Amino acid sequence: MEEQITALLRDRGFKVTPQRLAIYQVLANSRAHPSAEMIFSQLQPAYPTMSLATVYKTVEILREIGLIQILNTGEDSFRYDADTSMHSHIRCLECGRVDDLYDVESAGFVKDVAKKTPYRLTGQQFYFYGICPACQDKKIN
Amino acid sequence: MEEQITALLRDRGFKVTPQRLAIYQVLANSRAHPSAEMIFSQLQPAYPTMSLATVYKTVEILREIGLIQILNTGEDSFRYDADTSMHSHIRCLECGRVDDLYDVESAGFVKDVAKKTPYRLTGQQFYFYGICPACQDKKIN
DNA sequence: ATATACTTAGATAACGATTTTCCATTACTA
DNA sequence: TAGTAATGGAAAATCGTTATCTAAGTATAT
Repeated sequence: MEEQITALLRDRGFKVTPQRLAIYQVLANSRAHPSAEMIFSQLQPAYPTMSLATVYKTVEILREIGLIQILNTGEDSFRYDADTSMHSHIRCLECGRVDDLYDVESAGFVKDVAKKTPYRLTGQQFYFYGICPACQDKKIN
Repeated sequence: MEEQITALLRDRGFKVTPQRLAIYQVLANSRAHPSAEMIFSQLQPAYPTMSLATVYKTVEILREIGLIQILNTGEDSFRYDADTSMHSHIRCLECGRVDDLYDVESAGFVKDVAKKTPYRLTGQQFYFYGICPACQDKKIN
């Protein structure tokens, strides 16, 4: 996996640096869809000199080479996802956590849109909103 | 129509002002999903003293009383839509215009998600991205 | 109509996420 | 290994949005 990102960066003319590898590792090992701030905090112990600007510059590069996707769930900040496969997301309006939605059937919906819109379709994002199980329990108590 | 918003504002304890009516009229008479800046510019001639702050305060009130919905298509700014019925949106990655997608079948998709997620669903937003017909033509030339 | 009480509009400053700038440092190439 | 172009980090800038403050407006009771 490490070799893949190394090769990808080099092929696209980007230099391979420890910071870039570290930021990608954080995303690749997380299901929490971290924001820039979260990535920054998580790397703080191991990379105390790294700045937020580096995080932002790096995620933009990672997106450009197709290793991650950028989510905009309507919060004040973006979130980053190393899983670039087509899948939907759901955000808890109570605690803000963002989860993946796998195994839901959207292909028919997308196909219908592609057929009916005069646009040339290049992508889509589906965001759901609700209350997560943990927050539902909290409310009862 | 004017009476409806007047009554709605008053019922909810908001005062009825010319600015609020004007901002709602702009949204009700547009299919372009204007941003705050666009609303502001459009009203500039008729309301030269109105400030952007008033636009933001007003759209928040309009959303609160259910007259408009707020869209986050992934641009740098929000867009506002006086059509609060459930429908998807598509944005041109070239020129930035945002169009409605009516008559597409999403009910099955939503139902499938509701069944499979442990969240209690409260809403969803579907955004499509692509190249609009006008920009497709531009590219050929 | 007029006074009163309360809300609002507008100007301005504040805010916070993101982006840019600049330069010392680093990664790659010959 | 030296040279060169790209990068990381610190700080400042940017920009959409929000909060603050006060004069002016709206609604209600006279």
